[in-house]
Amino acid sequence: MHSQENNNSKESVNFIQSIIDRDRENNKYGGRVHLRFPPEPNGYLHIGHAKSICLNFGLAEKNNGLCNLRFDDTNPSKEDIEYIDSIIRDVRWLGFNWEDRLYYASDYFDKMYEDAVSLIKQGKAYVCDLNPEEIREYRGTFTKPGKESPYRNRSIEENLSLFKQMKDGIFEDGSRVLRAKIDMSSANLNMRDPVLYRIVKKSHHRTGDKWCIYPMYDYAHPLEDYYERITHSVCTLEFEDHRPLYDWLLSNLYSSELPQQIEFARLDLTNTIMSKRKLRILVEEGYVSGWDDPRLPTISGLRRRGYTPQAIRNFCNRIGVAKTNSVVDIRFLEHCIREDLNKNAQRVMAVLNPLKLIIDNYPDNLTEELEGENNPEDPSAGSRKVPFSKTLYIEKEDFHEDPPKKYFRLAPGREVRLKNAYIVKSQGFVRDEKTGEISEVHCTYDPESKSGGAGAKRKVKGTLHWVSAGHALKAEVRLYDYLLLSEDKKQEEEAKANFIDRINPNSLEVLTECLVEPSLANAVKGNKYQFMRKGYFCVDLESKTGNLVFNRIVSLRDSWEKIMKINQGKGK
RNA sequence: UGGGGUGUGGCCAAGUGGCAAGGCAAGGGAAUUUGGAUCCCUCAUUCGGAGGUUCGAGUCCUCCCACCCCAGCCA
Repeated sequence: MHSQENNNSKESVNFIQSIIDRDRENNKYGGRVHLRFPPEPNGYLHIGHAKSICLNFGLAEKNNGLCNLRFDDTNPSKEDIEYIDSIIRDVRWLGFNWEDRLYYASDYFDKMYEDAVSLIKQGKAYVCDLNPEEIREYRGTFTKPGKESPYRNRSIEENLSLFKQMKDGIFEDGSRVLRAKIDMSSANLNMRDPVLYRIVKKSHHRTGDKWCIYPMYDYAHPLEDYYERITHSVCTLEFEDHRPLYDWLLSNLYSSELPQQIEFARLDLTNTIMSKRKLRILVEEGYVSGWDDPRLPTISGLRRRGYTPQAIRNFCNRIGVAKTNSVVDIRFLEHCIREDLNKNAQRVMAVLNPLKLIIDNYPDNLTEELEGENNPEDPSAGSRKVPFSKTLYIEKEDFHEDPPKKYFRLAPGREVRLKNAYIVKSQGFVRDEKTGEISEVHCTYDPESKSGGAGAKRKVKGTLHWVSAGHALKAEVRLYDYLLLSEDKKQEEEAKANFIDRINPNSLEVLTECLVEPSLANAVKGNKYQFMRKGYFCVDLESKTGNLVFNRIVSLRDSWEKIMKINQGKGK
């Protein structure tokens, strides 16, 4: 399916694959490999989820196994159908296929209820009347063992009857819970008689008002896995402490082919926010325009920004899978999208900050249709015609009246090549009297230097992109930058707490006076281009013919910018 | 001074007793009609620390240190 990925040499096997290898050798699960991606539908997916999606579906594919998509919808007070739709869309967009295996935890509520009854009958679960505060007190602390609930030793019959009454809605929210009877003095707090079921009189997005008791994650998850015959239940590190409970429940209820939980480190990225809670704050308090704001690391944000599924998958497959808490440099993500788009994006010329360039010796009313290569990395992409005339626009930063050292662009008396066109020589410039800014540059062209022509061999230091004034299209360009400023190591603690203070005030710069070449007139939403010398851009979903809007996905690497920074550092 | 984890270059990450892969970032160079892409070179005498076992230790043992997670009727 994605066989051309991971082109970079012998990939090393991650520790989960090693476990699978070992299990297959031992014929555990009869050689079956079955995973699942189990999101709770209470928010939008982000690139951290993409790591998990790629891991689970990828492992299944690699091992000739299966991977289910399963909604862990055990808490109706936090979940919503809106999220289900977005999650399905995102996983599919990433390129994964669960075939007919789309499941919901809520589909298993009856079975789960029966399993709870079974535990009660074994004397391994009981109905507890303690209120939430009391349960917390009875639980003890890290260093002090808990106390047994006074309701711990009710008879099986009484428990059965009480649990049925819980189900039947006889009791109020929070008045009773079903608990596992394990060990109140366990060093692992999760084993101190954990709550299995709680009363929540809330209608569920799928089961409606059928239930007023809902299973807790710790109870539901191992059962969901078992019902679906999952072999390897991959989750994140914070559930490591829950594994003994996962195993306790399954071994008390079932006996063969029990799934095993394996934990790995979740993805964290520099210069952005990954926590669902914080993402929600950004969206709900209006720091960004929505869940699909191109600055967000949500899948929908990345999609709108112009990231491709291929690039995201490559990223996820290359960051590694381990148990070390780590923070991946966002520049690695950028590397992955550049790598993809360099190969696949059509080149086009767009001037973001236009400066008029007049070729004094070019015929007044002539328009030449010049040939432009669509993608030097892919000859099969062909070429297109680009109109050229006497009056052009170039990038403001491409002319300097007093050029710094190593500046290869246009300056008084200097020559540059106009991409796909002619070599021009600057002959002077006009300054706007009011603003003092340079308003137009005059030059002459060398007719012999036309690209592809016999006299084109002459070398000049720089090449500029340009558009023809009479043919160019106006466009809005949104320049996106990192959502968050880099962390100041010294104030790391503080920075983490106040992520709002780290929001990059320049994360979005809107340019409304941009000019793009006419071939973009009917650019389709979602299409990606390389604006030569500037970066990769994507047609935004708000774009219309006559009112083009582009998002900057990522800039090109820019070694001139680096030289400038170094110069500044040296005081030049 | 409870339990569970993790510590390999600026950031990820291989490594499972025999002389520290790879990628990103960084620096240098070649070439170049994108200061892009490409190509070449440089970048851990050392694996959290200290002891020990061994001919040999990132890998085994002991002790120590640092960081992360856990006291929701959230997942």
